[in-house]
Amino acid sequence: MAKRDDRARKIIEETVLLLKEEGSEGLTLRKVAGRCGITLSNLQYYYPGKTALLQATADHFFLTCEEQIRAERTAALNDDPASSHVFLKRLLTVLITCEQDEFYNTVFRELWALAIRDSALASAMRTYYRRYAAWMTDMMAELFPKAEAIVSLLIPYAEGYALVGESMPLDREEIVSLWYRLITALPDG
Amino acid sequence: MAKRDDRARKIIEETVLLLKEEGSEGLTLRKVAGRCGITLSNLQYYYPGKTALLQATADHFFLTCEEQIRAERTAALNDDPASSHVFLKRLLTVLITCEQDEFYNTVFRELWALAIRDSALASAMRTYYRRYAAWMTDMMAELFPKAEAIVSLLIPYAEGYALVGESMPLDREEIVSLWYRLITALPDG
DNA sequence: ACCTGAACACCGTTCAAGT
DNA sequence: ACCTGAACACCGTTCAAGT
Repeated sequence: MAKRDDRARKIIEETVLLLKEEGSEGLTLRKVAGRCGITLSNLQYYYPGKTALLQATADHFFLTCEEQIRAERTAALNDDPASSHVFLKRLLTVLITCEQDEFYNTVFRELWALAIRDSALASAMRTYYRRYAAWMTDMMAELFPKAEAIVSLLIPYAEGYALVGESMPLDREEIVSLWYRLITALPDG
Repeated sequence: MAKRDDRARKIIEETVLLLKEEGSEGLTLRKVAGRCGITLSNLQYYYPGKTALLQATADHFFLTCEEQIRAERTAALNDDPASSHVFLKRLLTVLITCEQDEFYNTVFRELWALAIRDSALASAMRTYYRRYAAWMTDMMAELFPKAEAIVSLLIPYAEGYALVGESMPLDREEIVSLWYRLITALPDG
């Protein structure tokens, strides 16, 4: 069963790479099979249909992202009592300028595109974002009041900014400092 | 040339209807041609490639949307000096609950999916959002200070909320009133 | 200028057949 | 349990040929 797992993992790995290189339009079962050195029908044995492959790919990708975000958090926060505000500014910059690896951004957009027509994949995406929001709420609650409000504002904004942000009248720096002022002033509202 | 225009318009019309009925995955040049009662090759004569057809479809769709938003604005605002705050709450509700026709929401998501791999279509989308943001900035500037900030916050948030909003800890009503308080308190920041 | 039909190289899925 | 090859019905694009 080690072989089974190895081959299944290799298929996911090549799917992510192909998604990065050619996008959702270029993602083809034959290409994935070819890169893995196996037959199209053999790939179909491990993932019976394109939907099954996409869902498994999204699952793997989401896990990787969550690990990376956790690492960033521990790197930013220290014993300094002022580090929570440093971290907030850092978090805003990361979310809004999408300076997280460009690779992840690309794959995420492709997954969104695929999820529109693949309701099982869309459901997996919803589950991920719910988990992501819950984790970020816990993290923010240790540092700021109204963590649920902050998360409910920031996560959708970050996703929307990736789509239409460059068409907005204010530039990135202005928006980051605007959000910083909004969030630190939140308890007054 | 009236015939040329009629046929070109009919093709766009059927493309939008097919996009609504079957989504981007079901959008096929053969199907569009069939619904128009013409040949695949004849459709290719009017729109030389799928990209050309999609861009023309997006152009037409954006114009229709802009007209609808203008109509909503004039309907909400009147001589009552308090109507600007009524309008703000109404605008937030429309943007965040996506109560704009569900049909438009579907088509927009399909166009986003298609734009990811079609850079010419993506460019048309950017142009539309820039025009949309400029128009909304003018509109808000008559009623509130910091119109550019409001627009730079609201438009990306609305787009992102359509994607991930249902996975957030706060529900729609809480988010709408949160945004209302944030925007009316903006001048203080 | 407008329209056609045939051919091209792809695609995801199915399935009987092998080990 | 794992893997194969052939066939299926699609897809967008091209192009020589008609009016």
